Amino acid sequence: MKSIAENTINRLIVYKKELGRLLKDSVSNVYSHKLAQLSGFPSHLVRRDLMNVGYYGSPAHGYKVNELEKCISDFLCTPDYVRVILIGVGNLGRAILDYCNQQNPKISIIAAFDSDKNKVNKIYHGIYTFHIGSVQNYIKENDIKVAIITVPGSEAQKIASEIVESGVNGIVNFTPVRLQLPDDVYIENLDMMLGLEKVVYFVDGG
Amino acid sequence: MKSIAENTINRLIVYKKELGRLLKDSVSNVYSHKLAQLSGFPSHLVRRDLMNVGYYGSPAHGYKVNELEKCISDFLCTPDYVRVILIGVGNLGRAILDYCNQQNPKISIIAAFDSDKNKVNKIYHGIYTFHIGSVQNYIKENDIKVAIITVPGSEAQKIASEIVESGVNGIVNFTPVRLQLPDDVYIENLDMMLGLEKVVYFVDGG
DNA sequence: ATCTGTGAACTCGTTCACAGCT
DNA sequence: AGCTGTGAACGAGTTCACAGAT
Repeated sequence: MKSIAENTINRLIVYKKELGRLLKDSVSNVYSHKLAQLSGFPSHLVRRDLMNVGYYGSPAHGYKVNELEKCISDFLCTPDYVRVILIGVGNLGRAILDYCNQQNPKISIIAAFDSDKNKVNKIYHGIYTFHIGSVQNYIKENDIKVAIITVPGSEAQKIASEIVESGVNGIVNFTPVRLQLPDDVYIENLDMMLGLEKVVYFVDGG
Repeated sequence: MKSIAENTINRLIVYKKELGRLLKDSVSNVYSHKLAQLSGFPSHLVRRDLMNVGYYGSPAHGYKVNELEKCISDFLCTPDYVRVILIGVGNLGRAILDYCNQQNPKISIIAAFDSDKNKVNKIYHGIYTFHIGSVQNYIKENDIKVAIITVPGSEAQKIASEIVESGVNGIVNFTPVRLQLPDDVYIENLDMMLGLEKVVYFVDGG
């Protein structure tokens, strides 16, 4: 495991996104202060983070946008194309199918799964939906490593255990359940209610 | 501002949720190890966190589930009823309307807003949708402090500025845009793509 | 003059280890 | 024996401040 802090990774992903935006606007150079303003982090953190990825700018012109974007992408090891599956084609699942296809072209949701007969064999936002019963074979045959779980909480643990058993070792968990899985499985919990509660806390306290 | 770390708040919210689940199952006492296992954090962190909120258990019986749940809720200052609005009734917005209504009864989305004439005056998952043009008045008249933004990225900054001007000081931002707002506005960025990219990174690197 | 790069200091969250209690 | 509570040690992330470069 790389010895880079999780927070650093978060910021790098944000930088990458902002750099992509600058690229679109044909901006060729950027200073740490500008990148800091765009991403919302202090400029000295930006410089420190870029030290970590090993990219060096010049005092005169700052950083070259295209080179830096490439460098961060490489650092994040984003391969050319990562294939991800989504499990649970409810409201949230469909929203994510829609959302993700508009974003990062290097990460694609290539299949969806659900237990509802009415959804199986249908296409949502361009993604084919299979029956949940076939998910384990699908993972093995296609060597899937990352899955998004948007099933009801009551089913989350069972499905998570199954897909991990089949080879998945990275999960984006949108359910409110804390999944019990082996330590070598990376879990990103994105419980939306938790985010909302946090905001309520900090607004209240401020 | 309270001098409690953001991570601690995150964990407390998770504890609270797990305690609520234990309450439903009529479990009356819980040890730090058990709570640790359920929430996925080490037990000594659990104990340290509970020190922060000022709740004390007994070596013999651990913590009383109902008391501890109450204590954490009080600490998080969750008032009886927090009213939140949602802006942008697209796929994601509707999914959140659906999702949140099933969860925490103390935090309610009481209104939705959209610019699409076809959505205005409609009810989604029990929430009435108003035209975006009326959002500023609505915030002032109902003293809204927290908003969820699920509009397209291109509109996010404009709307965020408007609602902050009207009195909102806490935002759950589901768009990929980094909002530029005064420092006293608390922003929780929940860009789903970022979560996915993080998982891809850690899976790849592991 | 202004920006980058970085050693060093510092802060603070986490972990350790053990005393105290039942 | 096994739990909680906590002072103390630890360590990692962040900030500071300035040397170096253009």
